[in-house]
Amino acid sequence: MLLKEKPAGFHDCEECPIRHRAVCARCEADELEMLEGIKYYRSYEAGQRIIWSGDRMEFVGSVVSGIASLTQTMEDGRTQMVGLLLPSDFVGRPGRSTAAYDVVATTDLVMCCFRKKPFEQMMETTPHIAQRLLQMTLDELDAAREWMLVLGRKTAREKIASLLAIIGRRDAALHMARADGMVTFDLPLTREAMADYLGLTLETVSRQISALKKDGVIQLEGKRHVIVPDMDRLMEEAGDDSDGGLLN
Amino acid sequence: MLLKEKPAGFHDCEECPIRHRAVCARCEADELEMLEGIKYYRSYEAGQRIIWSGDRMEFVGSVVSGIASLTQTMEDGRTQMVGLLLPSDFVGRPGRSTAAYDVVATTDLVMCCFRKKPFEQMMETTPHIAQRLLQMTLDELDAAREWMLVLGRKTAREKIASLLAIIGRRDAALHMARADGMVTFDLPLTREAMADYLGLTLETVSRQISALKKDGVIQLEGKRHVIVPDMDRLMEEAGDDSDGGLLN
DNA sequence: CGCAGAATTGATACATCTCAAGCTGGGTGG
DNA sequence: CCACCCAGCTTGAGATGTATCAATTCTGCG
Repeated sequence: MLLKEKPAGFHDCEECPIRHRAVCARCEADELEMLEGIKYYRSYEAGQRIIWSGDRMEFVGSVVSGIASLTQTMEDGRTQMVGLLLPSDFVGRPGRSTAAYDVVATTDLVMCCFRKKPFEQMMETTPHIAQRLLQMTLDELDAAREWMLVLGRKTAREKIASLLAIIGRRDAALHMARADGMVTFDLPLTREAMADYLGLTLETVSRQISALKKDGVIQLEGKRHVIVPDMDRLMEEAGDDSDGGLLN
Repeated sequence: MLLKEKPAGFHDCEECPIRHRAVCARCEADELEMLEGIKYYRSYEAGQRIIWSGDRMEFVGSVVSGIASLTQTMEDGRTQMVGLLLPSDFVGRPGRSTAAYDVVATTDLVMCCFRKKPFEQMMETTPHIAQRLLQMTLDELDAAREWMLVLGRKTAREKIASLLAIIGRRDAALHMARADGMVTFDLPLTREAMADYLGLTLETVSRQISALKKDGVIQLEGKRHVIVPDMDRLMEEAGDDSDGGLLN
């Protein structure tokens, strides 16, 4: 593809912000060195398509910063988001030559890409990589199954609450919840993207957000900034038991 | 090897019907021998619960014969099937101590169980097992994501057609399609189980099956035996492009 | 200022759910 | 051997949640 200037800042794996959570998390210094030999960084702008379903994949890689979405599209244009890729999430499938989904940058985004062939060879010889990838894939499988319950059985209101709860929980873990128990975050998705994730229309998403706001479950500052006064209340609205639902 | 009494029929991995597709597919003779040391067989009757969500898991294993389902349940009783386990499919998650889903035998079923601790140790030392498990997990992840599209965006009619297409395709691959291109199979699921899989009510399932029958897309012999005169027609009804949709 | 994309809100249509009443086929006990 | 029974299934009628179509309003930005 086009050649781009390399983003200044990270080339050294040791200082990488996702060093301890990405596919390379378990690697030793010497293994990292080998990875450095086959990696390169690439930047994408919000809205830009990273991979087209059916395309030949020449790389696999990790999201370093920003958010991307994994979507499937039917012939008539109906689309379903099947995954949300956050920093440290892995993109691509070793052993498969063509992409199964569209990958789109939702925000500006930086990827750490590995050339596919050498990466696959390293997987054979470096158990640490395969082990970590297995772990990550199992986590994604759990998340996908959790989402199947959301898509198949929850009401529109519960779907919205579930999405907000997931984003909120992640942000709470990151920023540390505030003393008063309030959780605060920016929605990284447009209403339309939320609709595609939840299997709804954007109008229904908008209505349900308004309803949750009217009922005091959430507060809004602008269109995108969400304040959750009571996380437990939100979880209740999501239909999850208060113990956390997802994993354990 | 210790000697143990074993169910008649299979004890020898070499003759196992799922030998080349299960988690042990890539193992060499010596690796199989180690597996034989930590494995045991267990039978379940149709309807029997194999694992309860939240239970401590003392084993992982493979479905040898029969069909099981993976389901999630909300507090108020709504349930969503999140996976259908066919022969050779793997049950359980190495590295996690408690089960995340209910596992129920849909038909009479035989499992090849591995004691969890020793199996996890073998995974560390035997790359062939971890590699195969990664491959299988990636396949399951793809299947789960395919199903997210079904749950989120397809109509009831398309959902039914999708389910029949999946079962039909699998059976066609197994029995070899008949010369005239007809595909024939028994539904391994009740209407209610189908509803739980598709995120519908059993009444809607029943109605849509009747509709597909009236429109000549399928024929029924009794309640469970399905005849598909034209697989391409069924795939069209499912909303998949004719090229196969799922994987490649 | 004014435009364009994003979001909200309203009115109506429609797919699916819900509740309810029968049907069917295979097994059981009298 | 028949009558009954029961789980699984089908069908109907009406209620309801979400989609659809359409009109504004908001927000940021050239």
